[in-house]
Amino acid sequence: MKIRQLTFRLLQVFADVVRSGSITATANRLHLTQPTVSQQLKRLREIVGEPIVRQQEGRIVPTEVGQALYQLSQDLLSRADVFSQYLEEYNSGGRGHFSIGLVNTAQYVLPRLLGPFSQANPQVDVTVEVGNRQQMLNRFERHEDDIYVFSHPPIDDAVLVAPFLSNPLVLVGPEHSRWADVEGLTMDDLKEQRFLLREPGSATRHMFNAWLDNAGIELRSTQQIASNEAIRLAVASGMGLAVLSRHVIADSPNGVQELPLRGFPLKSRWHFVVRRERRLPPAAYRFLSFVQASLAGEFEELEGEAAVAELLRGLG
Amino acid sequence: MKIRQLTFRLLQVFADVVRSGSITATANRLHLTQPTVSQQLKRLREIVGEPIVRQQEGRIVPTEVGQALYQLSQDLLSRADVFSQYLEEYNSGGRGHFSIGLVNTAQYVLPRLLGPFSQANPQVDVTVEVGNRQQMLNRFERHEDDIYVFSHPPIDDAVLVAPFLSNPLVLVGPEHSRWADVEGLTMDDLKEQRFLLREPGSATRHMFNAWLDNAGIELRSTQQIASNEAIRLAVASGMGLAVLSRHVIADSPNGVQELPLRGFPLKSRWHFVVRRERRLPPAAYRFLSFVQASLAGEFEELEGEAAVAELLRGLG
DNA sequence: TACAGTCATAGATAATAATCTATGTATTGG
DNA sequence: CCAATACATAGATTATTATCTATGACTGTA
Repeated sequence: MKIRQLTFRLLQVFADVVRSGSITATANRLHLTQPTVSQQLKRLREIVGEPIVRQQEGRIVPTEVGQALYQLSQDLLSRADVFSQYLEEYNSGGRGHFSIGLVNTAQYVLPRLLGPFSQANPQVDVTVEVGNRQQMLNRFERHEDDIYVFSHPPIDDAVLVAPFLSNPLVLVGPEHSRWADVEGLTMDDLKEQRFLLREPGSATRHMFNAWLDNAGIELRSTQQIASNEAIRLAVASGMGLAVLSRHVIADSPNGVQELPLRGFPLKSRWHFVVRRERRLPPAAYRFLSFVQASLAGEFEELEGEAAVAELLRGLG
Repeated sequence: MKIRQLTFRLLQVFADVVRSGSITATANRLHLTQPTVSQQLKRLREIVGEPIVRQQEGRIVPTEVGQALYQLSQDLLSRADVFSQYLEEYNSGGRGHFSIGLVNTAQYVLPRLLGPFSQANPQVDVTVEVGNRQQMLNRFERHEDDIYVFSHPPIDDAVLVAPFLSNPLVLVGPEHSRWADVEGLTMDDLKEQRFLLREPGSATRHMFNAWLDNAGIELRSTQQIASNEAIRLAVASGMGLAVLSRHVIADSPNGVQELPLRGFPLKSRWHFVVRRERRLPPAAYRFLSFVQASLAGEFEELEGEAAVAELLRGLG
């Protein structure tokens, strides 16, 4: 069998002839002329190297080889069809895979979006990468993920950015802290306290530092701790105070509480970051649409919703 | 997906690229130039409507859609390959189907050929049609079977005939018949007996009649019975004598025996009959070859072997 | 036997595909 | 940054395919 010249079109035509038992009928159904169909059959016969149909009592019936070929055709065509359906699902974003890279702190928020999305789209397989800001920047440089979430997005022309969710940074102290009910608490009151901080690259630390600089304050005592969770525990055990995303303590505020420092919370936002030139997998696109709807709905983040809408428009 | 333009060639090329991870390598392996392979991939991408490969660290890797397409390709190609193997088997005659039409009496002989053939070719499926001469002639006219076995073949130019096995017609009487040991028994001695005969169309009857005419003998008493088996039983129960193929009584001579009538056995032969224009299924061809070998071997019918060889040559 | 259907073949044409050479463009490894 | 390697694109040519119209051959029925 000369498989190189075999086309699905020929198999389609052949299968239809077998089904209808008539060349003319098939020609009409496929909007072809009768000789065209005859020709196709002839060509298929040449490819197979054997007669595949014969005439019997006015009908076209497959030969023994033709029957085997018919089964093959049905099989192949239906498999191709399954693939076609897969393609459609893939293109709708209802199926497939994408990966999203999160800066550490974002892992406290994103599950609230990813969870419902995964529920609604069980065929979509999401890879979540988590790391500190520097690690995420590296992944970003290497184009390793489809979507990134940064608090302070990298500056890059080839990138679309959408600030989608507010990320208020708050001062956190131990539960029943003596400052908990102080009205008009200022940084001056806390200068002597030890502050527990994330590593220098961290956006949270950067914002806090900028605020301190701006206010002309220098901290007396600081300690660097690499994870938000570790900081929360340290604060709870009275090792010091910290500035953290409110999301970090919102989930399970065991042992810590937000302190009402004047000028706080510091305003910041989470940003979706996608590369302009990268053709986003449809599933990722669908996720962003899903987020957009959620922001308009339960999150009541209308600015965020508009920003995501804008980003999607930029990709469309 | 534009399935109409999809060819197996494209899938082959694509699959090879995925395997090798390199367009150039595939080009070399398939004896094409690099741009040709690039073009094929491009065309396939257009057919699918999605990117199917991308470059990553110098290698060509399939996209998500490409992976699904690769699986599809492997699947489809291997199925086509299975069909290809089937075709080869079919063409060798080692697989497939044919039908053979037997005149009643022949069913006593043919199993001795068909049995071993089926054992040796379990994938070949044989349909055996049995009927009296007239019924077989009708099937023959309607081209309903691939091979026929007649004692007296129909005269037809469009036909190849091979007398392959002798079919001696013998006089049969009841066991312990009073004529069993008569030396030089002649028809004159039997004129008064009742003869049990097959229907007028039957070749056996025809031969016997011709012999009687030739000898100028007229039978006093005859009775027509439609089956050889019924005749045998009737003879055994003393209802009369009969002329039958020796094969009919060879298998299980219960109650009857051959009588040594002078001039007997009448010589006749079984003939294979095939239509010249009919392309014989390879399995049928293989059967005839098998018969040829058997005749040369255990049957020791050298003339028959030569006749079958001649017939096969006529078909080749 | 004539007619109506059905299929095959011939001949023509336009579209598509396969394939090459030459050249441009990235990428990767020194 | 250079050189080597690999891929993409352009342009051209040839082969193949898809398709039509016109016509011939066959088959079964009125």
